[in-house]
Amino acid sequence: MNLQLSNNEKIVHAVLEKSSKPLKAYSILFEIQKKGIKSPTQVYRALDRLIEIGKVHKIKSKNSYIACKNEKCINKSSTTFLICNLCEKITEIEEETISKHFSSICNQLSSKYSNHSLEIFGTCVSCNKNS
Amino acid sequence: MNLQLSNNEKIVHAVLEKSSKPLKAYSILFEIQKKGIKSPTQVYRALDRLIEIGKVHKIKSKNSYIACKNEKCINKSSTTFLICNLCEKITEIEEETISKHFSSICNQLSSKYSNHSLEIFGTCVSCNKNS
DNA sequence: TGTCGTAATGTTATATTATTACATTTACAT
DNA sequence: ATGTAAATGTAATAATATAACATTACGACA
Repeated sequence: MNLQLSNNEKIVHAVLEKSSKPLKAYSILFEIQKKGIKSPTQVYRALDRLIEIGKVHKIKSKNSYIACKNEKCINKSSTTFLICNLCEKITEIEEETISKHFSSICNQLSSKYSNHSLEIFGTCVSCNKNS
Repeated sequence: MNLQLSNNEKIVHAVLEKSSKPLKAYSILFEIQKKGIKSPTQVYRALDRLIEIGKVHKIKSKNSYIACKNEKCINKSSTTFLICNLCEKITEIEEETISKHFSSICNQLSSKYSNHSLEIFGTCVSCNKNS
């Protein structure tokens, strides 16, 4: 797979990397209008590609997007996130045992595991301290 | 919690119960326009309430909704689904050990588990047979 | 029986998220 | 310089969801 990023893809990825929170597509668009990107199509195109190559993940419960911190992320089609209810902080979890666990659940039901999307909600360390 | 359904809630719930596949909000709307429901607001209101009391779940990866088959469903805020990539069949999983597993993952990260949304994709028994 | 208050419903408009279709430009191999 | 594939640009619109406010239904109870 070609991992070279096009110009627009770099721009979108950079915005996501700088952000500590997941961003919505239209927030990204707003952010980068000064860079000449004018339409949602351009943003969604870049997002699609970035997701495809695993550099960005979508947080489905929020219709939002985050850059993957892990250079060697294996979570292309499968994603596992811990999401703080209070501060929105997202932690990506890469635990091989999780996929294995789900795979075995599938087996029990005579299904064949392919991939998953898991979003665990709770409160993070710092939010717990401050309350 | 009051579990009585209002008229509109009953209508929406009935449509979902009859369906073998998850339905989109606007498909539901289309279905029930003959019953006098005319606007998305009415559908979304009913869906919100039904979700709140656990009689309906949202499939986030599909922006779709299904009726919960289990009379005593415990999955109000947390949901776990097995989704067939081929036929779209949805199986709801109610495994207490799953929540416990996630709870322990949270503990390891000093977070406090609250609830989760898990969608496992794969191919179901019958689709496996037919291929 | 009236009337008060609340829950449910109805209505219109609009916000938000995402895609389609097609035109133009860029980059690069030959 | 020219063909061609990838990338980008542009306009329109589809699909999903919510906000704001008006009206109606209905039970409690004076």
